[in-house]
Amino acid sequence: MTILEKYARRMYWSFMDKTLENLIGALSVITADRIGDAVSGAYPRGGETPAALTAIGASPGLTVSALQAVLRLSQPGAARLVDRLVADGLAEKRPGEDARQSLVHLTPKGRRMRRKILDARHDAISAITAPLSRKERDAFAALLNRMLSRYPSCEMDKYQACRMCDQSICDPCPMPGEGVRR
Amino acid sequence: MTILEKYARRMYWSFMDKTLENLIGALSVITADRIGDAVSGAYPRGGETPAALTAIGASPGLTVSALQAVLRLSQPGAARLVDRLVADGLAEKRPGEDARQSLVHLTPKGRRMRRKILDARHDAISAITAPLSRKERDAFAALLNRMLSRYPSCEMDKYQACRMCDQSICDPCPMPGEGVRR
DNA sequence: TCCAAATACATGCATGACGCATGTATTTGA
DNA sequence: TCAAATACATGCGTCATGCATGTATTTGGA
Repeated sequence: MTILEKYARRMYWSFMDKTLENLIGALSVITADRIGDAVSGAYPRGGETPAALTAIGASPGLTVSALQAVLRLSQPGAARLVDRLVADGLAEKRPGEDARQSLVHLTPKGRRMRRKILDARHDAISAITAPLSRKERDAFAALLNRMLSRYPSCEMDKYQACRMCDQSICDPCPMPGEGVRR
Repeated sequence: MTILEKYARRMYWSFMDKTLENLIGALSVITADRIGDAVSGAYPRGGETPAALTAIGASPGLTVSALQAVLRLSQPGAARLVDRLVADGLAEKRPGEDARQSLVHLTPKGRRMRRKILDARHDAISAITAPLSRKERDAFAALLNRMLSRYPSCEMDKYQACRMCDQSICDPCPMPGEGVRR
């Protein structure tokens, strides 16, 4: 192998290697499958409905419009999603100062369901991370922190990315944006 | 802080820290959103239809039953999914030796669409990994390799996890199971 | 002060991607 | 030889969603 070939090879691997992206894609498939299975066992509704429950719990009094943006739904999609939560006895709409708005809060039953969902999510993911040692966990978390802290995003991206998070855990949330989420 | 408290604190962080799981969950949300956006831009069908295209391309001649297992669908779900691909001109069914089977192959148009989908997926994920340095990429890939290589799984889990992968890239696929996928 | 535009939410209607129950054709095994 | 198993197809319903549109409230000029 000539020097030039070695150089070309190094450049190839520096700029063209797609392994990491492929692995992250596979991880994403695995986590989505496992979280989906676990969460639908806790609450038998699909789509963004479980994420709505966790997001509302993290930000009580969210308007339907805000929820729409966080969940990446259309406005009617968000309105009907809230209808489902209310029908299931998990959320309630309260009038806002602005009489056009509905402020969405969880009921006690909704808070219990949110906790079930978050625990199911955690258990599903920790089944995947189980093979890692303490040191590997730390290294992994550090890399993820760095990656997410530099994720090009506006404030809403942060809410969207964390819509399914247990926000009592991350300290602080690495996603860029203004300080603590509420 | 007493020695006992310090010990308790260390044990707490050793065994109870859920940060990594939370971060992986957030990453999973971000990647799912971005991949979904990018892929539906390339091929406007949802659910497992794009993954079917990539999986069939990686394993030409898959039966509908095999596809059903790979995609985690019901048997009618897989049958109708193949109908959609055929209707879109992306796949064709060929008779198997066993006259009950249909062997699914991609058409040339289907192969082009698969490439579009895989490229869109890669671009979506690399927008997330962009902040990492070469060294961080390597470290991240090594951790993912280790984690996935120890992921408790049967052979089918591997097919499921990699159903959306560009299988020309991973060398070798870290998922446990018998050697090279086909 | 009044009214048009903007905003927040609701609703009729349609669609796409599923699952369940069931049907048909083929193969297998005792 | 024939009942059971296997592979796939189809009728029917459901769930989550989007688009178009309607209604109620607020706001910002003229």
